[in-house]
Amino acid sequence: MEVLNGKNYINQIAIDCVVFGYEDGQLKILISQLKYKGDFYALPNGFIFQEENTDAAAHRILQERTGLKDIYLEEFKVFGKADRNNKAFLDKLIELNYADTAFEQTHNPMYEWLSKRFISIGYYALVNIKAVEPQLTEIDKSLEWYNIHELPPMIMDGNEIAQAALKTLQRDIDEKLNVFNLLPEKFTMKEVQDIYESVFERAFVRTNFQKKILDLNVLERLEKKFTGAKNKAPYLYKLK
Amino acid sequence: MEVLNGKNYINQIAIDCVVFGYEDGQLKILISQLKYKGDFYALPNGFIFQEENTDAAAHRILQERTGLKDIYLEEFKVFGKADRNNKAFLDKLIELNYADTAFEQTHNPMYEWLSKRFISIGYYALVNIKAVEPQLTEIDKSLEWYNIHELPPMIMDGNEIAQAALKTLQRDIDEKLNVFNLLPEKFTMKEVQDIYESVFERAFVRTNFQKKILDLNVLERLEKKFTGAKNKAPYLYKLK
DNA sequence: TTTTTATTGTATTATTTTTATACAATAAAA
DNA sequence: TTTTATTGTATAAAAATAATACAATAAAAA
Repeated sequence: MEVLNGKNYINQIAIDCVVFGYEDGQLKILISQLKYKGDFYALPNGFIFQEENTDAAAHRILQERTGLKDIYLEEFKVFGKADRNNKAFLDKLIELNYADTAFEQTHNPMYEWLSKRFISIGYYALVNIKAVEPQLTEIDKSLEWYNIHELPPMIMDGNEIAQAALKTLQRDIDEKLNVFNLLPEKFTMKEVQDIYESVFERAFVRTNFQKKILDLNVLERLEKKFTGAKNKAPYLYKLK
Repeated sequence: MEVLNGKNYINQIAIDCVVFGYEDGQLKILISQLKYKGDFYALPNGFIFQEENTDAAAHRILQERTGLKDIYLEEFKVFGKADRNNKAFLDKLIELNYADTAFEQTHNPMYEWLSKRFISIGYYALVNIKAVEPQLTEIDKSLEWYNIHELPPMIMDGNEIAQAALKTLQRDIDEKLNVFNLLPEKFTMKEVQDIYESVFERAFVRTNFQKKILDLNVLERLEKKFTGAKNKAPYLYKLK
């Protein structure tokens, strides 16, 4: 039984999470920058305990990073290429950070564990960005939100995973009605539309979009939201 | 590195395949009955070699069982419950088949390997049933087609996997236009409709169904098919 | 106080898609 | 030649989607 930091994980399986949030009219995802020299960016990821459901592992990984317990999660795709491993990333990290310390790769159990071929299970999450308090792990320099259409180059196949998640969200959004997980309890119709426009990278006709969403019959209309703007105040809505 | 029959597989990961075929107006899937006492039924499954893409592993597993090289395959869901293992099945098999031979479970490497917690990657395949020549492995009594709506109880979560595959096919069929993989090169419109009706478990209005499929503009009309029935002969079609 | 500006909410019309219905064509047996 | 069961296509009805019009309104400016 292989071990990482004394934990009893399943070997060669990882979980990668694409956490979507919405802020300032933009759809964003959560990405960490590692604290090592070399500008390494990565999706929130982790491994699965021997006695843990894969879904539970994804929830645990995200709770550690976001502080949130009840996150909306969907498993969406397996990334299983034979050459999918951390070797290139680890070697570059070592070269840039431990060049002078004669880092022992060959018999380092951590290096051996991490550099194996990994199959990753991709999950996407939809969160209320305001409720998230990004938590740095011991290897993070930062954990921040990046516009889905302006992502930094990530280690491994992180960018490919993010794109696949977005594609899945496009497929799911109308069927699963899961947009509302990206919003606070009360929200305006414009906010819903902004998210749709980011997800599909196209504009929707406002009047028809409003009709479509209201005709779903899942929203309850609340009070108006006065922002101080010199125009008609929009209504707030919440999920029924 | 754990080993099964001398092969270098990744531990604790399996692939389960739901192979759809169409025959006699019915949608069917391929299921093996194991040659041991106890009526054990199972989906075609297997493991992933260390240096093999997961998709390639699924193709290999299915080529061994069907003889087909270029199978239409889609990865659709991960089955990852923590209690997902073969123990109950293996113990029952041993009880029914090796009760008198004092089977050594504790130090049997095969038993140890197989009885661990397994995460399975579910794939569904669409095949031309006529092109398949089911191949028995050394543990199969039979490998046969079962109507998707009349499946025998399978070991592990085989039935759950089959149902999830059907649900995915319902979601995919119009978007991916993959029905035609279930048919021979030339087919009639009624055959396409039969498949749709099995997949969705409901009837479609013949005239509108025909229009919908033809309007996809992916079919080429060929000669008529004379079956000897005393009615108008339908046209054959093939994919453009 | 009135006007102006930038929205928002709703209604209406136009268009497209989907569904229902009608009916002629036809292969082979009666 | 008639009958039967099915097929192919056309058309009408209904529903869903998209385009357009317009009144309502919050707050600043005149």
